[in-house]
Amino acid sequence: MNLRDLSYIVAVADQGSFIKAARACNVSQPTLSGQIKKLEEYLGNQIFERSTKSLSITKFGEQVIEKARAITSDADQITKLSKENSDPWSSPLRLGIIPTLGPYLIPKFFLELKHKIPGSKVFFDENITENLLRKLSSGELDAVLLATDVDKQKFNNIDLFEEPFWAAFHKDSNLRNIDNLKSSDLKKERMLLLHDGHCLRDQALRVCSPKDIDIEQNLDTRATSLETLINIVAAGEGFTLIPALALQSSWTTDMGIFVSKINEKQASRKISLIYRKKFSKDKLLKELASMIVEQSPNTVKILLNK
Amino acid sequence: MNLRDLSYIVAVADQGSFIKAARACNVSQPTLSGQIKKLEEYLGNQIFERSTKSLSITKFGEQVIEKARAITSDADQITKLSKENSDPWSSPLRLGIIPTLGPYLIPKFFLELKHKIPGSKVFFDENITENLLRKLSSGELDAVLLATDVDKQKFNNIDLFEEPFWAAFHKDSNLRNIDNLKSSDLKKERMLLLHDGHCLRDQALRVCSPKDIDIEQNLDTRATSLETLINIVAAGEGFTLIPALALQSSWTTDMGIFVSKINEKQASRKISLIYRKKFSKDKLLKELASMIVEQSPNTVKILLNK
DNA sequence: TAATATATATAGGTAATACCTATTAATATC
DNA sequence: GATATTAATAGGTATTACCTATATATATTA
Repeated sequence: MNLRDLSYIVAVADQGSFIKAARACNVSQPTLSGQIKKLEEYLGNQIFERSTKSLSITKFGEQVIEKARAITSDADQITKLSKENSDPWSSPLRLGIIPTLGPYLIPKFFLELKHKIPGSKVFFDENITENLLRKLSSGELDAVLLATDVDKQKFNNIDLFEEPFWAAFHKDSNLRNIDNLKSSDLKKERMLLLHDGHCLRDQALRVCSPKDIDIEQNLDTRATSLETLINIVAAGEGFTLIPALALQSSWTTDMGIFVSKINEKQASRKISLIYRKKFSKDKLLKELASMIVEQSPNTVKILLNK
Repeated sequence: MNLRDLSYIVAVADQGSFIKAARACNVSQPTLSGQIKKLEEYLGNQIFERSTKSLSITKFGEQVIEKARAITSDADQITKLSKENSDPWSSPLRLGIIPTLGPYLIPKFFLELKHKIPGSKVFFDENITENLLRKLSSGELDAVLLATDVDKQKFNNIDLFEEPFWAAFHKDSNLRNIDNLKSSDLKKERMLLLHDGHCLRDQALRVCSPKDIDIEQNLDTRATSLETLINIVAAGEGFTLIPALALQSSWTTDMGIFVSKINEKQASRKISLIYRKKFSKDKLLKELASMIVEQSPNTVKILLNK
């Protein structure tokens, strides 16, 4: 059986004639007759009763043609789907992003994307790195924005920018008196951390030399979001590291919190766009990447300009 | 596009691997890979993202595979239909029959048919000759039982039997006194006829030499059925011709009607089974024909035994 | 009755292609 | 480092869908 042959019998049913059907199918009449004959032999039953005078459809033929119509219609829809999909934005881009980045980065490029590419749609998935990479591998996501290096044999990555860490502490903290804050200055203070799984937790520990800190003492204050961490800091308990994009001026004006950039090269994290090596819409991702960099504040536009 | 290729991508989606899908489709892996690649090129979009390590389905691929499943399923159903249809009785035989024959002939073979061929089904259409032939030509009916000769170039026919005509008249009629009734004896009497279109009307007129009868005088008594004709005869008004199979003994016992066979060769009609020359289930009709003859009373089994 | 027109079937040749085996390439596992 | 697994590539072959030309059968017209 064959899609072409099925379209032939549908054409004969529609046109009521082999010759007219052949014209409609852009083939010669002998070709159409031959193929239909072959199909009938394959199926072991007549579809049409034909003579030079008249043409009629057998009961069996009616049933077959009904199915053939469904099949050719579905096949047409596949063709239609492929045409629609030739626009890379025809289906939404499924973009994963870590929770310590999403709320602050998305607003910076989302409106501009909508404006520059009116048909664009993005579905965001805010999740921790491990989950995002799993979904990326399985094809559930098209790309992810991470602050973690990944296996370059498995994934492609576009590095976007380097995001510095700032220390956030209460106005009454000892840290307020230190100019040109260094990570070593933080070792004496109690650091507030996010839950396991958040990459920011690991990054913060790396900056502040885990050996010098009693991680266990922080067990009771593992937070689920930067907002929570800041609220604890505002209550006068310890300090925390905040990535640059998350900083809010209202913290100082309304909450009695002071922030200070840590002037060390390693006190930052690299934000990258990660996707599967064989992802077919990689061109689209490159456009998205430059748009994100373009729309990001100068404070983080380090990496791409180097 | 191609049914085979669509079954290939469904197999890959089901098996999660090109090699396993190739095995499931009974083709080599290069063949399957090549065909899918060609399909993707034809559609202009990737269906799968593949590497030696992993295999995933694109969003576009998911949509295509959904349609491909519908298509392959419908194609399987066509195959199933053709298997079912290899039994010629899988769909009912659509049999037309004239109203002056149907009520009397059908009961004679219907039960025997059901008994000999348990799966057999017949849809009857009781209608006048003209309508039956139209429906036969269009394919709406598979075969018709007629008492009229048809164009042998257009249709095949199996002659079944010769059905004699009997005269039916009131017990007080002059005809009662005539032994060995002849058609010439009837010419003086008023003949009751069916409506136009009923072949029995024309046959009766032919037997009784239309020239000698004032047809117009019968205009007000055109009946729609033999039952009606008999009821008028019972009321003492004229006579009518009745085909042998329609005769009921109760007419004499309960209704005061006498019947008498007209002993002339031309006072009969030939009953034939008619079907389109290219009708595919002609073998089935030949079986049906011999069964009808077998189950018919000896009084009409003239033609086939000669 | 012959001539013309129309519809389907048949015959024979050709170009396209689906298929195979053998091999390569890349990655994972032992 | 050797072996196994998976997909892609290369090249050759047998199949087949297609064409044109022609035959056959019927209907219409001169």
